[in-house]
Amino acid sequence: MVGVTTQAGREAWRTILRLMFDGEGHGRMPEVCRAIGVPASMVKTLMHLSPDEPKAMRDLAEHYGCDASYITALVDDLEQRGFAERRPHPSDRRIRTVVLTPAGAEVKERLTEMLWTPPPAFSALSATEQRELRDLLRKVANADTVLTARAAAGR
Amino acid sequence: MVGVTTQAGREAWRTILRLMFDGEGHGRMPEVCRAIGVPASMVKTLMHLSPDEPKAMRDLAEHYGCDASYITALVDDLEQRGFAERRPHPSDRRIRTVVLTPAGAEVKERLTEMLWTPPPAFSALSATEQRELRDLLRKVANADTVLTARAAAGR
DNA sequence: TATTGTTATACTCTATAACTATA
DNA sequence: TATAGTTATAGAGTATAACAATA
Repeated sequence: MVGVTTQAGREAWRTILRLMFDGEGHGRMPEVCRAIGVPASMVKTLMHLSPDEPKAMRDLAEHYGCDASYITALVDDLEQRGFAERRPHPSDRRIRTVVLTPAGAEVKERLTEMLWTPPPAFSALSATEQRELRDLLRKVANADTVLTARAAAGR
Repeated sequence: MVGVTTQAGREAWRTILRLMFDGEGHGRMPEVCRAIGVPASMVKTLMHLSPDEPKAMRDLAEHYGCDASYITALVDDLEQRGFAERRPHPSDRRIRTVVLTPAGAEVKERLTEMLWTPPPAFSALSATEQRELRDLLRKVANADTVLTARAAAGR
């Protein structure tokens, strides 16, 4: 870690929150839910699953900080809609993993497209500025990944 | 509006989402709720109220895109905790407005401090970079405010 | 007649507790 | 004995419908 967070850094973060909670980003999640016809919890779960990387149900519960029984209900719902499947773990028969079906992967594709489309206001920046913004944010996010992993390991 | 959203702009937005939902920002709201002892819905409402600018309940419902009856329940809860008060509207007696009490303002102060503190990863940027990031984000957020207002007016 | 807010009610989301199977 | 997941149940959170008061 090279320095400290300045007042400008605080304002930058606050502006991100403003974009997410007051601005156009605010209605994004409900809008996506209505378009796809699934609850927000399912959207978040779909975004963390993939067709070829099985995720243990326990890991999902840990990631969302919720009870395991809720993951059971969520995955039941995903299975009923044909978006995901439970698979046995190759070596530990207590563990059940979850993967997306082709239909689930397809709906995740649509979700991703909608969520990752920036608010129109991004076009107020020139192409150069958009690159600068990307680079600065990347630097923060990469540091965040390191710090989060370190915190998780030290726990 | 001066231009279009580039691929870099898309990546910038995606990185913001990553910070908010995968990174340190992810656990922020639950953490704040536990610290203050109030549900997330109340945190959001407190952040939109003030001691001296009365807000009509109808406006709260519109802002959150929820039913008016839910605002009634929320404000009931805020009043029972001594954080807010209903006040009559000066000219329209159908309308009830809401203001924060001193206790509510104090808890909002604590909430704000916690929410507006950036993730530690911001310190990976130099002071100059933090200023650059702030300026770029401001530009986006200001454009967003204009566009959101325009969209609301055109409705 | 249309709008603001409340009440009563029902539905959805999420957690707790008790249980089964495997390690 | 400890861990992964399920079931049954209870508690928040949020919406719908019917209603009272005011415009």
